[in-house]
Amino acid sequence: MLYLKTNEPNSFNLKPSIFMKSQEIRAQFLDFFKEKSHTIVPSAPMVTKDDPTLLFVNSGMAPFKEFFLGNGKPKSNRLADSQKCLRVSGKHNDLEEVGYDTYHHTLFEMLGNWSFGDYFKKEAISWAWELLTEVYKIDKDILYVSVFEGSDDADKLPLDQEAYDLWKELIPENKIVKGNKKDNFWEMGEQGPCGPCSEIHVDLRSEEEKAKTPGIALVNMDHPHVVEIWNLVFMQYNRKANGSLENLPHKHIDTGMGFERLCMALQGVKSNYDTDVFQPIIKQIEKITNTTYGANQQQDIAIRVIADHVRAVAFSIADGQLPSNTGAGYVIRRILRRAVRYGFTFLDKKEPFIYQLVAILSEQMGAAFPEISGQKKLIENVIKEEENSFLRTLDQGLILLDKIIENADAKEISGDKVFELYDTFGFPVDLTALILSEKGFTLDEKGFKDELQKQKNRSKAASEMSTEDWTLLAEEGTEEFIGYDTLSADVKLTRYRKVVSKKEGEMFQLVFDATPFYPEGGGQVGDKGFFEDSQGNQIAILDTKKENNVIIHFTKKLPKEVNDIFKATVNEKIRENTACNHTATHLLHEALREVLGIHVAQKGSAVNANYLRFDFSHFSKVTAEELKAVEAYVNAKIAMQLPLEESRNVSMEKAIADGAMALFGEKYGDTVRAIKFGNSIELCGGTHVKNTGDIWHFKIKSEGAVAAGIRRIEAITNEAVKNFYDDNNQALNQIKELLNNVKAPVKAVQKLQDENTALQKQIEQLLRDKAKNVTGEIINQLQEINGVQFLATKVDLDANGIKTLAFDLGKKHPNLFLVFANAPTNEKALLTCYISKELVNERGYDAGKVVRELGKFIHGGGGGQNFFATAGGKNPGGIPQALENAKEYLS
RNA sequence: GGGGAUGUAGCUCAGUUGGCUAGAGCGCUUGACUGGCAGUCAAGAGGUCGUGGGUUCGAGUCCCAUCUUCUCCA
Repeated sequence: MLYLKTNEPNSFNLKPSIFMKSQEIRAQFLDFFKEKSHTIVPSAPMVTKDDPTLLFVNSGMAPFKEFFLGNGKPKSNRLADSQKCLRVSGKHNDLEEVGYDTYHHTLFEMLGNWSFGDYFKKEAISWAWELLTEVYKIDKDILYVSVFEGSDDADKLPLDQEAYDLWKELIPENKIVKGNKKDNFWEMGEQGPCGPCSEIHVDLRSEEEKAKTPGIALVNMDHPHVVEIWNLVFMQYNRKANGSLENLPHKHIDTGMGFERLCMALQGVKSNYDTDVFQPIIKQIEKITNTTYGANQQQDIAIRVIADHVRAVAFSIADGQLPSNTGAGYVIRRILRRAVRYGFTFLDKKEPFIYQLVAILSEQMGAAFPEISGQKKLIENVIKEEENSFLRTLDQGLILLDKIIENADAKEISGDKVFELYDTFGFPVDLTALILSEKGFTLDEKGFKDELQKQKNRSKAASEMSTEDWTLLAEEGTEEFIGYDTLSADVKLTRYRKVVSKKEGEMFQLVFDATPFYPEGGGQVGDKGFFEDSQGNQIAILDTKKENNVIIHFTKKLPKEVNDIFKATVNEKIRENTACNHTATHLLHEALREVLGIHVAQKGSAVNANYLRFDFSHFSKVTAEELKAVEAYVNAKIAMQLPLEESRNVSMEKAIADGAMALFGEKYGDTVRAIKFGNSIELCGGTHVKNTGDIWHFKIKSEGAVAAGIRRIEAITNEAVKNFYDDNNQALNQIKELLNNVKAPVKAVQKLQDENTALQKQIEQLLRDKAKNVTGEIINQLQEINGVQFLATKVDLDANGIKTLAFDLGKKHPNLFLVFANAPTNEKALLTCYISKELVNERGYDAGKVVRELGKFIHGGGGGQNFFATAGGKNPGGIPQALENAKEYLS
């Protein structure tokens, strides 16, 4: 693996007078494009919500995908931003490699300027050049650019002459590289907008190195100091489903400049980690772990890993994505655990410490990203708890590994053992390898990889899904949501496709020109219902979801005539109950802030027809009194019969000024919908009741923790409350009835319980006494045959009693050979045989054999150990015979 | 979404192919020794074996369902 010394003195020709702080660099970028009439937008949340193909925003354009796909319009056709991105997989971004070099990251910022059908190559190129050379004052001599060379394949694309000619005006031709399709043609996916791109590279090497190899030879060669800093994408084609290209009616610009790399170039350092983006964090790591960055190669890697990962984890928690065991949350957990692991092994930190870096991060990034500074305490708590839990996992794993080593019969530990340790107990395999090698063992790497592959195949097979192409029926227009005003409408089908998954089987996804169906979002479930063709045939709509800003209806079949006009109708009952729960959620949010304090912020919510769930930040258990107060507050608001005041399409600024709460991690459009009930104002796309009176009543069912500093309340409203009280009431009435309608059922039950324990003790005592009596009788009946104390008799005890009796006798008398029989019912008979151990050992008696053979008389079978065995059967009439024959076994 | 593991005394855990009357350590209670404490010894209390079904003469153990917690993969 490539390793670079990162502390070399600055040795390349940047003007040293201009040391620019990263914050200034970011600000200048945005200011520059603001002057060029761009609207500056904040970074979208990193966690994606309505794109099933993507867990995290992984490039600057991801949040704008819907605009490029034509599913919506941006508020301005010129935008600029700094977008936080997260990459943990892909060819050049394997999580396991971050930290080993000086320029790959999980979280990074992408500076971008955007044109949606507005300016094109000329402006994009000249502005990029102007910003780099005149504002940032990068020496023109160390810059190189690339243009698309064209392709000979099926696409038959020409050289991007337009871009070449534009660059020729700005830079000598010997600094323009012609790049192939892999480097210089950008596609969003299998289908959709795409086009050639032009990259700007910067050569940061020393003069000696430059003298040895010309920079142009190193462009796109993965050299750590000849790096691409900016990619200008010219979207001019549309890739169709059949693979062919067509010209786009409107051409777009999509650019992305790696912020950390830019800082490296401008600050005259040779590693992203030496910029002021990372240095404060690294300093703090040095302080906490008592190490020095640059002194030891392995420790340097660990420090870079931690510095990088804490940013990724903190930002995603700030965006509402907590570490968890599935989906995006699991990615975050893995990142954090990797950091803990490096700290554990190479920096010798056996207790939580990464959370202590959040303060520095917040100080440094808080101005540009208020979601970090605003939630500092929460982020610290969550990280600390997660660190603790992983350290516990490591502790357990160490114990298990010790056991494996102890029981090892060879110097190589098998792959499946190591895999079990990893898969079931979460113990990292690299740590296993390290410990094994320290103790002189090796591990079967191939066996481990095979097991891992098997597991991957299993998962893949289970989640396999095939998606067919869309069948388009009408020109694509924006699908309108009309479900705020109506639950039923005449609609036309605009496109549909078939999806097949293992779990759901064959399903169809339908898109209409307009729809009253609410798509899952904002915690609220998607509507269910049906649509009906002109012949009156109905097809059920099972769910509604949003994907890249398109509302998709899920059905099991297609209509006979797809071009018909359909009547789409939402299930009213479900929608009403859901609306009650959604409005109640808003009131609950308000009540919590009122009762617990304004630190309470929504961290998640789920609203469906049956109940509502609300997660929020709060650092201690909500007491019973507080819950009561919250419930009372919400019910007071319901009693006040507050009307819904809805404002659609208000500007974000106005809504905030009116007191609406915006949530971290939520992506808002340019105009928003504000929902007001009394003092509760929230930005919300969900469906609500017309008046809080419709909710009828609100009842909290449970309160608990979901993570460090995050609590969860589950509650019900309306009919569910009635049912809840009805059920409780019925149960209570039944209890009362059973107790002959006592006035104080609780006391009565308490008394019953006390009596029950007392009675149980009495029974035990009686049984003991009875057994004692029986014991006495039995001792008298023992006959001595051949030195064996023998008895075969029927006793009036249950199976347990007989067992106790036999063992009691066994303790007091030697040389016993006992066969007991009893008949608990008319259809059941039981034989028990007890033989003292000394007899078993000396004479080879076998109680199991005795009961098996005697069992035949009672039409049954059994077994046990050689000194105690039981058999059961269906024929109590055979008991006397069985007892008579018992003697036979004494010989 | 798929797989693996886990649930037994207040806590940490044992419990073989179903079969000694469910155990150990720590903790708790009581008593003894010591001038008192620490300590040692002795006795004792404490268990719906996650829940609900099933198979069996017999289930902590096997089967099915379900829940909790942990963990890996997608």
